[in-house]
Amino acid sequence: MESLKTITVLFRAYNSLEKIIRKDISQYGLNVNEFGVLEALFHRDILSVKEVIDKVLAPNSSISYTIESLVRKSLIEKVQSIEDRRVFYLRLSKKGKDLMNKIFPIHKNNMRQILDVLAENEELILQKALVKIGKKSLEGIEKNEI
Amino acid sequence: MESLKTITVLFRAYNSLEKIIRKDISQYGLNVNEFGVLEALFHRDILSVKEVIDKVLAPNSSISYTIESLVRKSLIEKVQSIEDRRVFYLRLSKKGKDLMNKIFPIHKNNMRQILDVLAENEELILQKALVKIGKKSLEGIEKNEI
DNA sequence: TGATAATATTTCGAATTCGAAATATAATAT
DNA sequence: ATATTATATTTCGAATTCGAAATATTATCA
Repeated sequence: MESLKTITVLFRAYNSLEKIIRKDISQYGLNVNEFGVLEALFHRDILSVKEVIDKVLAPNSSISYTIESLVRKSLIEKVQSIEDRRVFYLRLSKKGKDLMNKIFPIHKNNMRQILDVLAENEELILQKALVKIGKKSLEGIEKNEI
Repeated sequence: MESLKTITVLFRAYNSLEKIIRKDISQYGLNVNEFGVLEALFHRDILSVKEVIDKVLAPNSSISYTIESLVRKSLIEKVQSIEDRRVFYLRLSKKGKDLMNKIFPIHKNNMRQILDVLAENEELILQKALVKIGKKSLEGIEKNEI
């Protein structure tokens, strides 16, 4: 392959999905990063700030801001680790859990409706390919950090 | 399929790619939207503001700002259409062309290096799948606009 | 024709995002 | 044990981004 069409269509797909999600969740006063953090916690229960950053892949300063905002809204709770006091753990509050229990199924439905334009094996291949690209890019980022 | 893993990996792939591109081009004082606009013009020669917006899929207010910035840097030229004076046409300036001739091959190389983790037919399937998802999402956006 | 609707683009203020530097704490090495 | 390095997180100011409303112009329709 020679062209960058893949990059182009990836960016377009991302941007249009992001637009939909943004719209979906703005009704609940959330932005995309906030939703991303909530979603990560919804699935994993407890995560450190760093783990969240690694999941969402946004800069730490941005996530720091997002977390602060979620704490202000009482959607998550933040507790300093006792073993390693550099670390702060995050989890959904009751309010956050309730919100996600309400929002997530709708969100999931919206997303699945879009993803269902793909045949099952097509979606599987897509996943694998995206994982490969994600990994390879991360390698690149880490190499340059040195 | 039932889960949203596809969305997750798509977002991760996007974010890590975006990080690399951001780093790549920040050396030239460009941000991702600016590069996106330049790239669109690099390939299509002349585009109206609206056409650029439709390509990049960012909100018009953001692109308006980006365009202003590129004009200030003398990387693009902006001319009002004579037939329809609502329309403004954009094209690369000499300086913009020179810059892109210098940057783009490097960028392309970096991106291709990542994409080459994929087998050719894998990449083709990926492209097709992403196009489908992009289209389906756009439909959703347009429907809700009504 | 004149009013109204549609389209292209910009302006606005507020919110978010960025990278770099700062802080806090822990791990390692001397 | 102290200095140094590594890791986790926050702070900071500047730049970007957002959506909504405003502006400019054209198309449509009564």
